Amino acid sequence: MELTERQKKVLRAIVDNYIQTAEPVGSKVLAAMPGMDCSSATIRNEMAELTQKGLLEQPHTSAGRIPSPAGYRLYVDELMQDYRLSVDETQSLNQAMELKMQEVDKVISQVSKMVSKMTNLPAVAMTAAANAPTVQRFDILMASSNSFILVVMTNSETIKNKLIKLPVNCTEQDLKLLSAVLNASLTDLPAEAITPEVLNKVTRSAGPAASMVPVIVDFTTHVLQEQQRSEVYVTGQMKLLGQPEYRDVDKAQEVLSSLDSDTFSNLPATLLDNAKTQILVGPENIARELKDTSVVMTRFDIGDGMQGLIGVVGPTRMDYAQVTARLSYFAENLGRMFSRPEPQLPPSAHDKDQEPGDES
Amino acid sequence: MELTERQKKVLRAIVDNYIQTAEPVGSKVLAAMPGMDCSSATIRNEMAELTQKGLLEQPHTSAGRIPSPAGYRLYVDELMQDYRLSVDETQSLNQAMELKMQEVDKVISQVSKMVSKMTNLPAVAMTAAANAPTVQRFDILMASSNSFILVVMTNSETIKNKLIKLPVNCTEQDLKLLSAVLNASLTDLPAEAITPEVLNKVTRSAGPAASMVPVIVDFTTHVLQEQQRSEVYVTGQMKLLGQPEYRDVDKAQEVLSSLDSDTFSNLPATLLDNAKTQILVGPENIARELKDTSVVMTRFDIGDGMQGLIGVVGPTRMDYAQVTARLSYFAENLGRMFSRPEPQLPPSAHDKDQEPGDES
DNA sequence: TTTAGCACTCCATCTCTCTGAGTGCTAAAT
DNA sequence: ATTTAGCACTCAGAGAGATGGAGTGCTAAA
Repeated sequence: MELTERQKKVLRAIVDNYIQTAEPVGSKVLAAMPGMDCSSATIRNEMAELTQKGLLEQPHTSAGRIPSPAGYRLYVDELMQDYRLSVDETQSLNQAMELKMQEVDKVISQVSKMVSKMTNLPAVAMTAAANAPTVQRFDILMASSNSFILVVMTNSETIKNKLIKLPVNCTEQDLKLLSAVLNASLTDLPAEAITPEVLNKVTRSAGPAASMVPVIVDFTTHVLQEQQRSEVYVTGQMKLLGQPEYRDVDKAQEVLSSLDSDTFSNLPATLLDNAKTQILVGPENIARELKDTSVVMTRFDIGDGMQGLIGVVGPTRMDYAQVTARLSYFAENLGRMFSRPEPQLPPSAHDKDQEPGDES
Repeated sequence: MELTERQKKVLRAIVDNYIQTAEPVGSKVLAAMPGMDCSSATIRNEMAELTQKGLLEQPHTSAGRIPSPAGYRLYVDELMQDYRLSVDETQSLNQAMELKMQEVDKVISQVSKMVSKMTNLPAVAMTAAANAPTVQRFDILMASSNSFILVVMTNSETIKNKLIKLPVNCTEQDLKLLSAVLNASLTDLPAEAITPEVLNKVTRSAGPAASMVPVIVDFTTHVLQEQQRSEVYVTGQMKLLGQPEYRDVDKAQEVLSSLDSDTFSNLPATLLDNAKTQILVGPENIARELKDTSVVMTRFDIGDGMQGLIGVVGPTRMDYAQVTARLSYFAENLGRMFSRPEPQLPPSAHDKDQEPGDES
C-alpha cells in the first residue's frame, strides 16, 4: 500500500491542478508539466494504479481523474506543500486585523467577516466558554431619580450593562447596600445555581431598592446564558456560489442551511483540545449535509479561558494549503492581540473605516 | 390615460397571478378566472391596450404578459388589496418578537434576521441617529488594583463599557475626581468637539489617574462614531436564491453585493420623514444594481430619538401586499416595545431558545 | 520499464425538428 | 359598439440525432 515517489508526485500534481481548475485532470497535461520526466502513457499507468488504490476517481470513462476523499486526505496529511504567505498578504492580513476590539462578541462577528473575505469562502466563527460562566462583580449606578445603570462583569472579564428604568425611591446608600448584597450572594454562581431561593434571600436583604432585584437577576441569568451558549456566526455565504461546484443553487442552499449552531455544537469537544488547524475532508465531516464539502477549522484564544473557533467551509476541492496558512496566521495573531494588555494608542489614532454590515 | 374598471381588473389579476407563478400570464387563464365574465378574446384586446399604455410587457411575441415597472407602480399605488394578517401569522410574529432586548445593536441584527425569516427574502436593517450623539455620563469603577471599568452612557441612553487594564496607582477618591472632570468637560460634546485641546485640559486636571485619559477618550470617540455611523445589517441573502428570477447566481450576486452601507446611506433622507412603508419598484431604486429588484422599507422608532429602518429586497415580482403588511406590523410593534418602560418580567420567565447564528 | 500507437468510449455541443401556448386580426354575433 | 369565435402566425423550449474531441486502456515495440 506504499506509494512510490513518482506516484506521490502524480497525486500531488493532480490535486494541485484540480484545486486550481476544478476540472478533471488528464494524463497529457500532467506529462507536459515541468518536472514530469515521463510520457503520458507512463502517467496513465500510474493513474490507473492510484485509482485502484482508491485515491483517484473518474467521473466517467473518458474523463480525466479527480482526487477521491481518501486522495485529499493523503494530500493534506503528507503531500501538501506549505503555503508561504507573501509579504503583501501578511500586510493586508495585518491591516485587516487592526480592528478596534471594544466588545468581545462584536469581535467574533468581525473575525468571521474577515476570514471570509480573505479566504473567499463562507466563514464560521464561534466562541466556546472553557468553564461555566459566572458573575464576578455587580455595580449599580444612579443615572437619575428613576433610572439606574446595572454593570455586570463576568469571570471571563466581559462586561455587560443595562439601563433600568424603574420608579424606585432610594439613595446612593441603598444602592451600595444592594450591590453589596448582590456581590455577596450571586457572584461565582453559574446560571443554574441562581434558584428562586437564592433570589428570595437576596430580595429580603436588599433593603429599599429590593424592587430592582427581579430585573437584575433576570438580566444576570440572561447574560450568563448568553456567555455559555456558543454563538455561531456565519458570514459570506454568498462566497460559496462563486465556487463552480456550487453554481447549482440547491446544493449551495443545502450546505449553507446546515451551518448553524446545532451543527457546530458537538464539534468543539474533538477540536478544542487540539490546538492545530484541523481539516475535515468531505465524508469525515460533522454533518451529513456537508459530506461533499470540507471544513477547515482552527482555534484561537481570547483572554481568560475564553476560546474561539474560526473556520471556513468550501468545496472538497479547496486550496487547503492556502486556507490553512491564512487561517493559522490569523488565529495566532488574534490570540496575541488579546493577550496584549492595553494597546495604548494615542487618542489621535487614525480610524480605519470599518464597513459594518458588509457581507458581500 | 384613465383605465376602465375592467382594465384595472385585468391588470390586477395579471399582477396577482404573476406574483404567484413567476410565469407570463396568458389570456386564457385570465378568462377562466372567477369574476372574469368575458372571453379570452376580449381579455386579449384589453391586454393589448394595457401593453400600449406601458403597463404590461411581453417577453416575446408568443408569450403571455408580465407587468412592467409602471404596471407594478400602479398596482401598489391603487390596485393592491390589503393583505390581512391571519391570526396564525400575528401569533407567530408576536412570538418571534418576544426577544430579550438587552443591547440595542444586537436588536438591530435580530430584527433583520426576523424580518428575513418572516418574509422569506433578504432583509436590511439599519439604525439612524436622529441627532448628533454625545456622551451624557461617565462612570469609572475600580475592578482591581490595576483594572478599571469605564461606563459611558450616551444621550440616546445606550450604555457602553470597557475594561481598562492599566497599572495606575490611585484611590477611589482619585477616580471620583477623574469622573467628575470627565463629566464636566466631555459630556454633551459631539465627537468632533473632542479636540486635542479639550483632551489636554482634561488630562491636566485629572489628578493621579490622568494616565487613563487617553484610553478613555479614545474609547469615547469610538463609541460616538459608532453611534453616528448607521450600520447596515443584511441578513438572509441566500433567501434571494429561492426566487426563480435569481436562480442565476451571477444576478443574485450582483444584487447582493450592492446591499451595503454605501447604498443605503443616502436613502434615509427621503425615507425618514415619511413614516409609512415605502415601496421602491425596480428602476425607481436607489442603486443602479437594484434596477431589477424592489425594495420595501419602513421606519421604526426606538426610544430617545433613535430610529431604525427595516426592509426587504426581492424581485420586482414580490408579494407587495403581504410583505408590506408584515413589515408594518413588525415596525409598529417594535416601536411599541421600545417605548414601553421596563417589561417587569418575573425572573422565572421562560427563555425561548433564540438560535443566534442562524441565517438559513 | 517506458513509450508510441491505436481503437474505443462517452460527454458536450450543435443543429434540426416539432410541439404547443399564446398572440393578433378578421369577420360574425350580440 | 362591443363581444366572441375562428384561424393563421410566431416563437421558446424540449427532444432527437449527429459530430467532435478529450481521454482512456491495451498492445507491441524500444
